[in-house]
Amino acid sequence: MEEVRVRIAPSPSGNLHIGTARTALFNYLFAKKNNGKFILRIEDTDAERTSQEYIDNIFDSLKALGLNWDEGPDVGGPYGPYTQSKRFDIYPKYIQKLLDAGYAYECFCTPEELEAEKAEAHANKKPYVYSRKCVNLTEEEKEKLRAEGRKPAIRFNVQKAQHAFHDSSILTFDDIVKGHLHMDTSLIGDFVIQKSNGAPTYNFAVVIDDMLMKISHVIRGEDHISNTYKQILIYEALGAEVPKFGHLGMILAPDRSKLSKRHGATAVSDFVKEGYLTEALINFVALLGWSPSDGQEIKTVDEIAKDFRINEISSSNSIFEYDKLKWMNSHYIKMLPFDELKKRLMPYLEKYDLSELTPQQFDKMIEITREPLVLLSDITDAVEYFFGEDVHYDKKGEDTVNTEVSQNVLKDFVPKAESWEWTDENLHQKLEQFRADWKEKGVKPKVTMWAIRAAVTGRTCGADMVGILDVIGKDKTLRRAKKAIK
RNA sequence: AGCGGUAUCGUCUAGUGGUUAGGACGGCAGAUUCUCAUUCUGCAAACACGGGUUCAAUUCCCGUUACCGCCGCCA
Repeated sequence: MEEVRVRIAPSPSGNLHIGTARTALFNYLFAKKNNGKFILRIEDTDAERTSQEYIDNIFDSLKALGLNWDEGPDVGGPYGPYTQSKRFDIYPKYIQKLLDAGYAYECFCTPEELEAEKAEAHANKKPYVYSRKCVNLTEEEKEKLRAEGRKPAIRFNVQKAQHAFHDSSILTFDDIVKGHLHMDTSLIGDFVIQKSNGAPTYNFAVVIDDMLMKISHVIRGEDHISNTYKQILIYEALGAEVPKFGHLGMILAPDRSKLSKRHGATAVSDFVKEGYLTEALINFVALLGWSPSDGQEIKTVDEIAKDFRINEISSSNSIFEYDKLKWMNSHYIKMLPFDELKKRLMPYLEKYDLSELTPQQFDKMIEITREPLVLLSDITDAVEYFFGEDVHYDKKGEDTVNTEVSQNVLKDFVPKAESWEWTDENLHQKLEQFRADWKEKGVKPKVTMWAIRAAVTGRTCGADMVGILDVIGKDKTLRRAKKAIK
């Protein structure tokens, strides 16, 4: 069997989209599973929309997700260059080949003429297909048009190619995820393969690049199905081997529309900024269409690769459920080794003066606050009360600290606490005793603790109370408690 | 409009010509805890509809509906 070579070919007109990441993942998995090569190619034929910033973002995001490529713009490879704009001198030769064989022709139609055709089709409620006005232009006519200053685009002669290689106008192929697919090519207009400015169009450049890079399987979103028929015809007209195709369902937002910023993050880098772990992101996105044979959903990319069978991917669209991603993220945060967690939390702690705490206190703070984290960024709010002298009350905290019972508890707490030895173990004991004492007076343990918690942290909920007191320290605890007493 | 694709709990999905249709997230309830959360236990929740084929259909076929996609000198 020939070598498996797959590619991801993002267009750098934006940051790496989570949907592109999933397509990249499935390509990567397929390559891994089959000992093949995973290739990155940047499709930047549209210079207007391309920027280096986006290219860097694509590189960084893919790397962060662990989707390392074997060949690409930065690492090179035997079939470079891997950036489309650097391949512009390659395409004309193949355009000429098609022209010579009669599978392509020059089209002098102006944008206005084309626009008129489209408008007419639209008015008649007919699907728009190019009129083929320019197929049979004579040399004289072409010369005349050229003399007028018109620059021709090159169109592909769909019907000529179809009939040269197939018995009817129906073109079929076996999609490795969707199965047998077919299309009546008489409904496909002669499409442009080279723009009048000389640049190749997407459908053409993709074929040439995939052909030259010896891509064996093209795995991409199902929005490309209609392009596939066009591309197959180009391969055939060029006498090239047609790769296998596989089309994945799309990722939809919860309202079934296209996933866009208004639903939340869409770029991998935005998810990361919001505090998602790339491990969770890639695991989550794998579960959109793929399911583990052992029912164990939490898996690394390598583990998934072992269990991956492309033909078992669900071919339907799937909705991007942020809730499940969040659950998975919290799961991955829980599994993170302590030092790694600390490292990843640092960016979200920048607003605080970390020198207020000793390294021991800092570690303890993280230990007692890590449990409820859903996003790494949740740490910012979770540790707020460890810093600064004064307490910042939230609504419930303020209400709680001002109740009569709280005030009484605090008036009892301050003098007692002053004599406490401020160690973790002792605090645990003392607080337990303190709760018990108040329970005898008819105050529920949680009410007792609420008073202290509210006075010291400004809130009614948060981390383990013993730990909080330990980290905040005796002096600050007492100062805050005293201040809370009216 | 045309063409193509898809259809199992709200969501991601497993699965089968005869199953109590399974799991996960979310939801609800309970237990634990100094609070929130975590954790644990339990509960509710699905085969889109209509025709066939068959002893039997969620499963196979056809149609309908719904949804998604495509119809660019964008990629």
